[in-house]
Amino acid sequence: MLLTQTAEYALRAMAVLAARWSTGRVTSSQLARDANIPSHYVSKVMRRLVVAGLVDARRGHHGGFRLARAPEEITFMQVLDAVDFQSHEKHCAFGLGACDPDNPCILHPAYSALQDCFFAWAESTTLVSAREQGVDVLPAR
Amino acid sequence: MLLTQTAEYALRAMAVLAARWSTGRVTSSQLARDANIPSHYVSKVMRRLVVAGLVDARRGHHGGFRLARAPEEITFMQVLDAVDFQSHEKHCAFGLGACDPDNPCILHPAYSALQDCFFAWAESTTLVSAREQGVDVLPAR
DNA sequence: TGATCACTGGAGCTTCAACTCCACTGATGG
DNA sequence: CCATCAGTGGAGTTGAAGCTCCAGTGATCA
Repeated sequence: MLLTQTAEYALRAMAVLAARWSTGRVTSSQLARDANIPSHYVSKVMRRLVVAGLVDARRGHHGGFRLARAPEEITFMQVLDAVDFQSHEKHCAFGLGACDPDNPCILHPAYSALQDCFFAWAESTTLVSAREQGVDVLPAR
Repeated sequence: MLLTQTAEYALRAMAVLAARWSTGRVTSSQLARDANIPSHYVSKVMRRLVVAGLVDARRGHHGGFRLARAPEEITFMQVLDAVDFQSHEKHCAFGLGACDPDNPCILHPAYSALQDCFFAWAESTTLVSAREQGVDVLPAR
C-alpha cells in the first residue's frame, strides 16, 4: 500500500545517489547493496530513471550512475512518475470516468483529501531532504 | 499505488452501506453493481469486513449486509485494517528493522511525513463523510 | 416442510508486478 | 587492440493479488 515496491526502490536509489552527489558515480552493485535492492533488479529500476532524464549513466571503467542534476532540483514526484506513469492522475474512488468536484461520487471528498495530501508531499519533497541527512545512508549500528 | 484494489473495493462497499444505513440490508449483487465491484469478488471482500466486526451479514430472504454500527463510528483505518492487516505499521523506506527517529535511515524524515499524513487521513475520516453526500452513490448523469 | 433466497468458504484460475538470467554493447586502461 | 568493466535490454520465471466457480449451509416465507 501507498507506494509500489519498484517506486520505493527508485526513491531509495535516488536517495543514495543524492548522498553521493559530490563523490562521483555509483555502480549498480553498490546501489543494490546500499539501497537494499535485489541485485539483478537494480538495472531495471535505474533504466527507467535514466530514460526519464533524472539519472545519468556511463558504461565501462569508472562507469556507473549519478544524478542528472542537483538533488534540490529533483522532486519525489518526478521520481515516482519515472517508474510509475499516471501516478499523478487523480482517479475516482469508484473507478468512474465522470467524477469531479461538481458532480462527485460518494467517496469523492474523502478520497480527494488523501490524494491532495499525497501530491503535496510528492511535489514539495526533493532529494535534498534525503541529502541533508548526510552521507551515511543507513542508520548507525 | 496508494491503496490496493481490494482496499478500494472495501471502502466503496462501506460507503454504499453507509448511504443505505437507515434503509435496511443490501445484498451482494446490489453491492457489486452500486460499488462497482466484480460480482463474484464481493463475497470475498465482505467476508473480511464481517470477520472484522464492521459489517453484519444475514442469509436467506431479506438477507444481505449492513453496517454493524453507525457510520460515524467507523473510520477508514478500521476498514483498511480489515482487508489489509499491517496497514498501520510504520515501515522503514529502506526496509530496515532498526530505523527510528533517533537513528533514522536517509529517507526517514521524508517517508515519515507521508505516512503521518496517510494515518491522519485514515483515522480522522469516517463513513459519515461518505454518508453526508446523500443516498445517491454515483454522480448524476 | 419444501422452495427459494443469499451468505459461506474452499478450490482453482489468471494476471501482472517483481525478480532472475544472460548475451550484447560501449567505454576505459594497459 | 585486447582484457575487463559496467550499463543495456530481451526473454523467461515466480508468487501473490485479484478474480471465478460452485457446492454447502442457514434463514425466511408460503
